[in-house]
Amino acid sequence: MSTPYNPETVELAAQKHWTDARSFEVGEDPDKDKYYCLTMFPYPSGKLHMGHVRVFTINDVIARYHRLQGMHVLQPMGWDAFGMPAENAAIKRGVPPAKWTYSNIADMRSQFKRLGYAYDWTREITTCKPEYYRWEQWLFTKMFKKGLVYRKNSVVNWDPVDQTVLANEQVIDGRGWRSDALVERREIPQWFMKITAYADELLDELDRMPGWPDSVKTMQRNWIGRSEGVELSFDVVDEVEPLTVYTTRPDTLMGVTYMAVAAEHPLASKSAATNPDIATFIQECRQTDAQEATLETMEKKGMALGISAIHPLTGEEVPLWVANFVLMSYGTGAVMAVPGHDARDWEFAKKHDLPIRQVIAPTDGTEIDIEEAVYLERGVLVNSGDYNGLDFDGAFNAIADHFEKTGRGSRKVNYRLRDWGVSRQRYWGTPIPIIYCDECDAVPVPEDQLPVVLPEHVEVKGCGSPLKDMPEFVNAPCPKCGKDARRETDTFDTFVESSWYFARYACPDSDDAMLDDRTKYWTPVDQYTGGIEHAILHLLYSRFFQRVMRDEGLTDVSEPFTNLLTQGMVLKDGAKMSKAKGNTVDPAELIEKYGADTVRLFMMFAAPPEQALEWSDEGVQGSFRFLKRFWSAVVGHAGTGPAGDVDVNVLNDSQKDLRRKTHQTIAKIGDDIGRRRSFNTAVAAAMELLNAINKLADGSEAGRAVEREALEAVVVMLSPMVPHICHALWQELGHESALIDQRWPDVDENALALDLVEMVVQVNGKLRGRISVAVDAAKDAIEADALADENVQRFISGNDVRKVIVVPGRLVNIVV
RNA sequence: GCCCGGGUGGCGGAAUUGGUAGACGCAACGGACUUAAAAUCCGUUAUCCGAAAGGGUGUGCGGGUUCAAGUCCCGCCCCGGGCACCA
Repeated sequence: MSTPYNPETVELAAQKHWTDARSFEVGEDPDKDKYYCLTMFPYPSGKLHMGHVRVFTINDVIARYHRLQGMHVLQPMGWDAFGMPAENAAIKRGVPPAKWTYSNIADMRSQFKRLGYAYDWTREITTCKPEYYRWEQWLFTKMFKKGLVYRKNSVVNWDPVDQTVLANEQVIDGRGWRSDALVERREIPQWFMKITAYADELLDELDRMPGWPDSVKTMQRNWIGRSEGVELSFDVVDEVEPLTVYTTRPDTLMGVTYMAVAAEHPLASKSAATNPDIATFIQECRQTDAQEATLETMEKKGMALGISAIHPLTGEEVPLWVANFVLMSYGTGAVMAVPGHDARDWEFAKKHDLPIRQVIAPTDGTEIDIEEAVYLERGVLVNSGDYNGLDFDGAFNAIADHFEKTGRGSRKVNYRLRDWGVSRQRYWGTPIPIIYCDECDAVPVPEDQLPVVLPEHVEVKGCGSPLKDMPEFVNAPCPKCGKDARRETDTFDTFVESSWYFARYACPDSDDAMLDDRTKYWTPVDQYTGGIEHAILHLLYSRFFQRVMRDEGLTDVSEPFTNLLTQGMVLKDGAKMSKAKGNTVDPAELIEKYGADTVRLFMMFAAPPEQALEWSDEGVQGSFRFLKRFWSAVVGHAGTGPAGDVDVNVLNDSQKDLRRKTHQTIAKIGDDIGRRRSFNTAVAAAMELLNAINKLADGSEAGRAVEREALEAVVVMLSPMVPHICHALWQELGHESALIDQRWPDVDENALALDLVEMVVQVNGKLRGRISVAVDAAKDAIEADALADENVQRFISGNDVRKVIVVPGRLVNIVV
């Protein structure tokens, strides 16, 4: 009587073995090939959700696969512990954010352990601990000295009722989430990091990153948005200061029929002083949140200011407007408008009855009607005086030269990428290490006074940071002159913590440097796995920080992540699982019912990793059923005693077939996991092989030997996905040493050899028959066989055979 | 609005470099076992016509390239992710 599959017993025993043997704790071993395999660390929300299970399982499969390939694998885990949810919980329940966070971490850690991930827990990082964040404070002060950080005004969402700054997420339909008040744009001084100083490097290196998906690289390229254009100035009637604008289409300059400035622009304020309608309009423009999507989709509004600018080429006067879609903080706060050749300008001109002038014509001479449709292509200049007949490049250069000669403008490379604003007006984050002194202005906290520790015992009320009300935190002597001064109470954007944690895992306990020599061994990360939603911000900030650390002499590595896998979301009923929708599935319940292996297997089998995964309770049961079949197949086989080695000379055809299938499957699963990251097809291949083993049911000595070889291969190959059951079955097969220390099986090329191959015969591309031919058959012989097929004959009779295409080993297409 | 993905049976998906559309699994149906149910095992299953052999249609929609298109090109529709303070 064989033992039935009991997931809990099997899983706890396997986990105990790994813990006792410290299987996943790794040191630096220069004789071995290292493989650093990392997932984006989680925010400790307190409860594990299916998205976590998916991403961590994907990464665990890759980590365990590389270990089977003989590599020295590091897979660490930690906590992105600062952030808004802790403050929200504090407001709601009165628990201090630190206490809430630490208790969540403890809960989640034990849930992760139950899933059997191969983590080196000795390297755990928690970003809200001073030992961690002191080093980003340190780096910030270094950047300050290099001029890589600076302070300037920038816009925030201001809730006028709660008197507080809101995150974009807290703005719902333009209103504050708690107060329901209309949100306003407000400018306040904030700290910025000069990511634009690295824009070219961040852009150029994308061309040399074959391990990243093209989609992510394209998104980052577009985000950086390098453009070559001309910055030029328009004089303004009765003003001393000219208006400076940037354009990537200087060839359309003769088509400028109006200009627009931001509501906050000094020229707009000047008009508002004498015109109450304009004052009202400007006030309205402020009544919107600070999101780009809002700006791009809202109704484009504007008003004429009654001021004119002078066209720099024609001397003609063009009217100046104030518009809600121009922002003061981007570029110069002013734009030139070419309604004939810019979609937004065209619509705006139509709406406000502004003139539209065609200055570009299609190269092929086609006539267009500029009043009917905007023309966006590059073409030939018309209605442009001396520049008529020039193409884009000719006009660009001629006009740029003209401005450079007259000193009225110059060629300029521009980026869509803006510097990174890191100030947050929140409590639960890393304190920005700055002291404000009336004499010395903003002074960075000296190295020997770091870290600036965030007080953990506080009461969070919901309007503004509690730090502001703590004199023991705020009051500090100026590090330069010693006079009474005040600490910065803003904290860092939590993206700062996640921009360097991957390097710190190499040396989490280093207390005299941000990174030490161990980083040289482990970095860069070989495989990074995380959500596609981080394709731009987190990944770009991390690439930036890696370079800042490099230039600080902390590492030689420029790119932090060699290979990137972006996984899709977990959906239920077609929508993202969320508490609000009430469509969540609790992993803990499923683990209790079926075990961790079943949950892991379903996650890997249900969809390819990059795609969204539709949750299915039935599918989970199917995975459980497969594991039961797998268990009884191996236990059943082992129960009939040991099997000998395969003797290839005594195998009959069906034994040879199973052996071929075994070695085909070893090759396929290795390729699926190692190269394609196609875990769903890897599982399917293992299922097919198990089906074939069960079908053979051959009790002879040779049959049992072939079955044993196949079963051992399946146990090893499925172990990255379902490590616990495989650990137990490996023992069941009589092995003394643990599965975790095994190697991936080798493919026996001889077993793959085949005498006959089936080919498909098409007539005019339609399937009409199948023929079986020798693998090394000549083309002529294949052709003759194909033409001889009875059904094929029916379709070609009475027609001339015009052409025959033979694709070796695949098909024959007869064209009649 | 802009940038990036996706759309294939009743469902999740497979088809790796333009070469047999639907692997593997779920569900459903039929059968075996059972007093019965569950579990397990065997079989059928894109769709339409046909007793069968076989044939027609079919990868979101409309066009195109090719001996051959789920795959490449052009134009649409719908769904998802990101848009700089959710992480």
